[in-house]
Amino acid sequence: MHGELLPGQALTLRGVGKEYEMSMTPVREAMRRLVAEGALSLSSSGRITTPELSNERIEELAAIRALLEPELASRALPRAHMALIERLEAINGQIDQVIARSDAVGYLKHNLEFHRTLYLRAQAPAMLALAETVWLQLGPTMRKLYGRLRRTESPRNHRLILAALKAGDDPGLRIALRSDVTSGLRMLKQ
Amino acid sequence: MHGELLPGQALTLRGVGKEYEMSMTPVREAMRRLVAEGALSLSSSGRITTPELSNERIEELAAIRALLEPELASRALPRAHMALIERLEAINGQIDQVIARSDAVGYLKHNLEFHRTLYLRAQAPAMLALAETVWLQLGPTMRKLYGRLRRTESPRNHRLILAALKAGDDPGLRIALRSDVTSGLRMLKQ
DNA sequence: AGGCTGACTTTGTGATCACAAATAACACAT
DNA sequence: ATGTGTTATTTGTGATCACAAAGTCAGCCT
Repeated sequence: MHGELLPGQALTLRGVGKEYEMSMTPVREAMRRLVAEGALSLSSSGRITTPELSNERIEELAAIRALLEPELASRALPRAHMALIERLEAINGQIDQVIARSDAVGYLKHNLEFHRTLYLRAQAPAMLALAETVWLQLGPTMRKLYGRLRRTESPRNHRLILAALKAGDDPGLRIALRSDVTSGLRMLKQ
Repeated sequence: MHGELLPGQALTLRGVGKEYEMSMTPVREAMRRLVAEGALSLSSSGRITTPELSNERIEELAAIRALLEPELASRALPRAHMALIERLEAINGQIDQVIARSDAVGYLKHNLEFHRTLYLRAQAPAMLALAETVWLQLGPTMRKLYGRLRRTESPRNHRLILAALKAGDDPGLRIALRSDVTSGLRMLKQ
């Protein structure tokens, strides 16, 4: 999810087991789970790698984000008090820092933390779980694309989100989210 | 997904293994996967049961269906030729039959087949996978609620869907889907 | 009759093993 | 140097086992 792995990277049961000092069995269960969620892909011969997404698939996942996340934000809006907005602003500050040192993993981590912090207020755990499934699928690809994204854009969208939250502006919030979610992924087409 | 199991039903690794004539290991992997998808729930002590959904959770899952499925139908619309519509009408006929003999599992099975057949045309596998995840979570609960739903309603919504498909009416299609998806689940509130 | 304590059973967990398939490495011939 | 056939290694799969925790049930006491 945080882009620690690049697309197409191979993982082995024994290798991951050794890394985390456990036997193959729990690793297998975890990997099966991640494969089921689309976070890892299973080749026809059973080998496990991080997914290499086609452009169509990336666009589809972006469309799903554009469907789910404005809804989550909209449901969080009535419960978003000042304390939450301040937390989001703090996270945004951290995003500025990781951008300054062009830390891809840090960027993805804090960016998702921003979104998750907001969506947790929506009181919609199933919907949030679906969104996280999508993030998981996009992780390696976003890491690969990180170099390509213009880094000044994202904080601007986040500021629009915060402004809409403060104003209680539901339509504006939905638009800001759709834009934030879509803008990053639109880069790849070029 | 088809409501063969009722909510709260316990499943054991050894039991399912014996039923399908395999050892615990592959059963464990399958169950882990289903737990990850929300289709089964894992108690704090590790026991596995079908989920017993709260009313809030049911409403949330219905809201997700109402978000995803109109989108899937809308994407399928431009590719929905007469052959597809005839297949959907045939499935609808089967639904009438299972309703006549009040066969809950058959109803759920054919109803989902109707939806899946339409959505397959959307060429959006990730979105369809999310929808199926939601169906999986709702399966046992829908079975339990089956007795409560009025059975004449669903075919009517399906006919509205077919009419919108024939007319190429995208807004009408989306509304028909939202209504079909929501109407069944609204019963429980009473 | 109801609640509690004890023993017994069931259950999931993590580890290890044998096996077969697939991949990688290597040597050889052209 | 490149393609090819063979060997060696890696890898996932399914099975089985020991163990600890949780659940179940019987019997007893109040």
